Amino acid sequence: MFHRRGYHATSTRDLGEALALNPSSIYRTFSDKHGLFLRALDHYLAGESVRCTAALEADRPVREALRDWLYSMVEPTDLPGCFVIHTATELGTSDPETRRRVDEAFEGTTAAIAALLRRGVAAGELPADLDADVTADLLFTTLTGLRVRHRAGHDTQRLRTAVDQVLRVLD
Amino acid sequence: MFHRRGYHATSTRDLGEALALNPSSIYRTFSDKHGLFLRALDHYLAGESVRCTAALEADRPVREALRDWLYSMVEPTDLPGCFVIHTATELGTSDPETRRRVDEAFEGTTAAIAALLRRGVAAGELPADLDADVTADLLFTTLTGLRVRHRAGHDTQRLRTAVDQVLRVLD
DNA sequence: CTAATACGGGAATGCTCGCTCCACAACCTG
DNA sequence: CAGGTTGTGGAGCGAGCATTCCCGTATTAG
Repeated sequence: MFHRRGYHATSTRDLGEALALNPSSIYRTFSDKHGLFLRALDHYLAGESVRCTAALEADRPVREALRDWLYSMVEPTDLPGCFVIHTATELGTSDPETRRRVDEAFEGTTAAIAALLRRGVAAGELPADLDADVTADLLFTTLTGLRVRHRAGHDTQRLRTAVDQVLRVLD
Repeated sequence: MFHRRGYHATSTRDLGEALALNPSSIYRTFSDKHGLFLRALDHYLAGESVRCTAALEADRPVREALRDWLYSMVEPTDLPGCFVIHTATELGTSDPETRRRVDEAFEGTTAAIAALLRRGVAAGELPADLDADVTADLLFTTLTGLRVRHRAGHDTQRLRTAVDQVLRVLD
């Protein structure tokens, strides 16, 4: 619910109904709304991290792995966009606990892409003079844009085309 | 305030204080909170549209115009990020009146970039086989990511590097 | 079996929300 | 100056917010 509607638009009553839990139980278990939000964010991050690792560390051609992973990010779904990005834009840099998680997630994803690119360079699949860090930073930036557009309801086919285009920087 | 804190986190009382206006005056003038929000969004869109037109239709080399415009998007400011993007992520596709404006803004920006690219191709500054629409779509996607990262407090120098990188697709 | 502990449910806390009512003042129009 | 219109200010409306209290019950430990 935090992912779909955002932090401020989600009330503790909504959460209670969805979890089939009474307010008192929620507060006993998660201390408060903010605590529950951080737990939800951590849960999301754990899942994304697993997906990301599985996709980018698989033993297959680097270009393919990257393309399919990016494609999977713009697949139609009933929960479009990225919870971390929504959090970053809604809460900005105001809440330190949230900010730490957002920063870590962004850094982690960029680092994972960079590692994949380095593997591609080492394997001779990518140009030897490719700057893995700078390129990863660009790919991450574009991915962020893709997920915002995904959230905004943009057509999957068009987003896939943007993926194809950005991957041309690997040539 | 809507830009900085988001729709739900901004109360009519906050708005009243900032505008030095009483609740009753606000409601008489803007009908309700949602109406005021739409007015604020329209005001922002008008300003951005002017900036965008000035930057992209100026009579100078296409690459330069594009680069400087993108650089200007990641300049340090006390109001980082893009109001439209924050709105798109916070309100998603749920509110039709908001959605229409967001869609128009996204389409308009993409079209402006495409027009600039076409000018570059026509002037021989860009490769003749460059697909203006597809490339504009990518540049817009990356710009969206840049502005999210700007909001998230990322370093301007790093964002500029991402700009430089993505502009390589013009070669 | 009993005592202690943990936990869920219902009701209610104080507060802030979006929003409205109404009386009054400022302002044009004649 | 009189009369109608327009906008302002203060007080307050019901509703919903995050949060807490308290009590009954299930669970566990000795």
